[in-house]
Amino acid sequence: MTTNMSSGRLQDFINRIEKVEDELSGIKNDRKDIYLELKGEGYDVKTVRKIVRLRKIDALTRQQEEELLDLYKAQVGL
Amino acid sequence: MTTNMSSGRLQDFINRIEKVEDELSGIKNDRKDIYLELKGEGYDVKTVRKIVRLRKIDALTRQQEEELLDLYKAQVGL
Amino acid sequence: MTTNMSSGRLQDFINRIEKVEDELSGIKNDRKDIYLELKGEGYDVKTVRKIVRLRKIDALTRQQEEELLDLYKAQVGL
Amino acid sequence: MTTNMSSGRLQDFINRIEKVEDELSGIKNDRKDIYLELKGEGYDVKTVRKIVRLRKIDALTRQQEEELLDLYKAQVGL
DNA sequence: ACAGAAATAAAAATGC
DNA sequence: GCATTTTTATTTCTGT
Repeated sequence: MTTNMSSGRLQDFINRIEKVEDELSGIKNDRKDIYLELKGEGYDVKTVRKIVRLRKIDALTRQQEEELLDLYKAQVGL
Repeated sequence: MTTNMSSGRLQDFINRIEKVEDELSGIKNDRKDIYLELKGEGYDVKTVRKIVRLRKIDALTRQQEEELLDLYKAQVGL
Repeated sequence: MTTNMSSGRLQDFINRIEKVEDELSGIKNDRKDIYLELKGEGYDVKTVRKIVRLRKIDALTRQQEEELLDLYKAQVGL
Repeated sequence: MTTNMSSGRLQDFINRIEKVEDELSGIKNDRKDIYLELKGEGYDVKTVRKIVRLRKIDALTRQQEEELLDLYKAQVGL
């Protein structure tokens, strides 16, 4: 008898998901380590977090501005 | 016998929540109407939505900048 | 020549949208406060949320039943 | 004169953080793609998410049991 | 350790 | 119905 193909397929998907989730937690640990390291050098973690957040918002702003520009261009037939 | 005070209390809370949720859907309808209205005057809804979003992000940026400044000030003892 | 009416018009729309969005966040804060308040009296927030949701579904069901009734009534000439 | 070392140091930390955050979003996209793929094959995303979560809890439980076993073993000199 | 705040993940709702 | 946005739930982090 052959194995049930459907369930093997699902199993595959779950394996792949769990693999990427392992990678995710590894990288999250890396980030945590960086914060610990800079804290160890006397930097204020809360402040650095806020700087990172602010830079992220700035990037988002730029992206949204570009999208708006694209909309305008589309409206004038460019 | 008096009524169960606890359950009456919970009932009160739920009434208050449902009241504000009614207000919420009313205001969401108002917003929807405004978009319909401007669409009726030939404006592109998608574009206007993006402008509103962009302005919101800008406001957020300013707020985050102020918070960062506050952190800096606190760090130099202001 | 007068100022460009279109852009003033758009500005008006955006002002109105932002006004209703401010109202939205105000009312959301009210709701949040109610949840904080009932939490402070020992109620479980998550559970109360579920109750509110269930009651909403019930209300919806009742409304649908009434609409169906109206439909049938119309079909039999009531 | 050389550049201010402190600020360069902070800049380094921020660069490293942003680098790992980029990696994070890349991998999150990978995960999203897997869910899209399994959805495309007819699986229910929400249910698969639940399974993944359950397996995570199971793994945690097993790990805790092993740790407890190790503790007992140490206590009896194994 | 625990309360409150912030980040992330998941679910639900909305618009096209 | 599909995809994007919004809301809710869970998890993580930080300061007391």
